[in-house]
Parts: sequence; structure tokens; C-alpha cells
Amino acid sequence: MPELPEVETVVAGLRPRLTGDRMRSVETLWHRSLCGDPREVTRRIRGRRIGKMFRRGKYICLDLEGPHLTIHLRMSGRLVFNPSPAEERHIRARLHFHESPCLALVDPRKFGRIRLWDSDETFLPGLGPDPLDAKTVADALAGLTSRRPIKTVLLDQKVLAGIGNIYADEALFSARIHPLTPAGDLDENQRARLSATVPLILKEAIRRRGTTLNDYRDPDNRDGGFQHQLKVYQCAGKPCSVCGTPISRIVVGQRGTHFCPRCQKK
DNA sequence: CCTTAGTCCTGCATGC
DNA sequence: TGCATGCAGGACTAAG
Repeated sequence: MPELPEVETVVAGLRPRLTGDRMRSVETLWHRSLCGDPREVTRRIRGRRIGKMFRRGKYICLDLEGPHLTIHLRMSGRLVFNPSPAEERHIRARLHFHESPCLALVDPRKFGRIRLWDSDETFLPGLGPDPLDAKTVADALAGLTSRRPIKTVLLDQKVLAGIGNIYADEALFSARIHPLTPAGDLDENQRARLSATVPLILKEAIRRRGTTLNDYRDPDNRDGGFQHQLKVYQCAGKPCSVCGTPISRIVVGQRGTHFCPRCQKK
């Protein structure tokens, strides 16, 4: 599942190829993959230059010098220039450009979304800050008095943008915090550890081009490498890398949650 | 304010 | 082998 590091890797791959090119059209093969009518969206983007490409949270963003086009890959989405024959039947939308070959949204589970934002619209409203430095994370955690489990809070995109299930579990393990700890109950040391470790883990995952578990691959079909660094995610029953205790799996906020019951005491 | 459950979807794993 | 069932997951919405 693409989270912040995977989306960062995708954008880094696309940026040199698309920046400066112009939009031609958007085409849908599954109507829900695009918010709005494809002819109407095409009319609004046709001929527009891609000024900048960047990532915000888990969103891929194309700055069309005014309007923004965003792509969220959700569970199984991928952006590919040359879909393989096997991927052909999972193409849900295509972006067409003046110079570059068309870019396909391959998305078996149909959860990915493409959306156009007008220049006068608030772009990605309510999205929290990107947690790539300790101070940003510390500030986001500082004012929290919530009784919600810290795991749920880390997944709340309004608090911090870009953390998904994998990196939430890995960060809590690294900070030695039980995922069910009420966010407001974290002490100063725990908040400091979490604030330090979240950016470190995300940056290390970016360096390794993300985590490939099932279907994530970048636009050049390359695997990520962070799956070899996972300490708890999908490691239920395996010995903890620190203490040897078997990793537990529970459900928190309808999400599978993995932790070491010895290293991460309540 | 909060939490929980339901929705969207398909591929894959499991069990008989 | 084939069929039924269940599960995973991000973001959103509705209900309590």
C-alpha cells in the first residue's frame, strides 16, 4: 500500500519526465476513478503546463499553474507508462500529455482517485503537515489530550499526513509505545521518542524506495527495499528483533496492528 | 467531541 | 478440482 515513502518514490520517478509537459486529456475506464466528468475535467486541463510535481501526504500533486491535479493510489493503485498485458485489464484511467507517453492508473481494487482542484479552491483542505522533521511531529503531538489510541491518531491524516498502517506500527515499535496508549497519556519521553523516530523511519524508507509487500512498484516497475527492514508489520508470531518475544497482532480502529508485547508495554 | 460500523472493491488465502 | 467464505485496507460517511 503506497504510503508517504512510496508516493515520494513515485513522484521522484515521474517528475523529470512530466515537468514542463502539457496536459492533453484524462480518460476513464472505470467511472469512479476520476472525481467528475472526464470531458469536463479534460476541458479544464487541456493545454495546461505541468509547472511542478510534488507530494503532499499520500497525494501525488501536479501543479497545472493554477489548478492542481491530485492522484491518490489508495490500496492497490500504480501509475505506469507501459502496462504489461496482465495489467491491461486493471487500467482504470489514463492521463494523456503533449509530449510524454500516456500514463495509466492500474488499480485492481478500484480505490484510487484522480481529482482536479480549481485555482480558487482550497487545495487538499484539512490535511495535516508532512511528518518529515521531528519538530513538526512534536508540535502535532504536543497539544493532544485525546483518549484515542496513539495508533489511530498516527493514521489520522488531519493530524499528520502520509503515515499508513505499515509505518505507524514500525514507528510505535521503534519508540517502544503500546499502540493502544491514549494519545493524551504519552509522557514527554514517549512523545520525544516518537517525534524523533517517525521522520527517521520515513526517510529511511524513502532512501530504500519504499516497501513492496504485495503490489507496490514504482513507475519503472522497481520494487522497494524497506520490506527487509520491517520489525513488526506482518511479523505476527515471529520473534521480536530486540527481545525474542513473539510479535502480537490485534485490531485497533479496524486496522491490523502489530507490536511486541514486551518492548511496547502499556 | 468521540467511537463504531458500513461502504467501496478485488485478489488471494483458507477450508471443506 | 471447485466452490464458498473471509479478509485486507484508506478515506469517507452515517449513526449513536
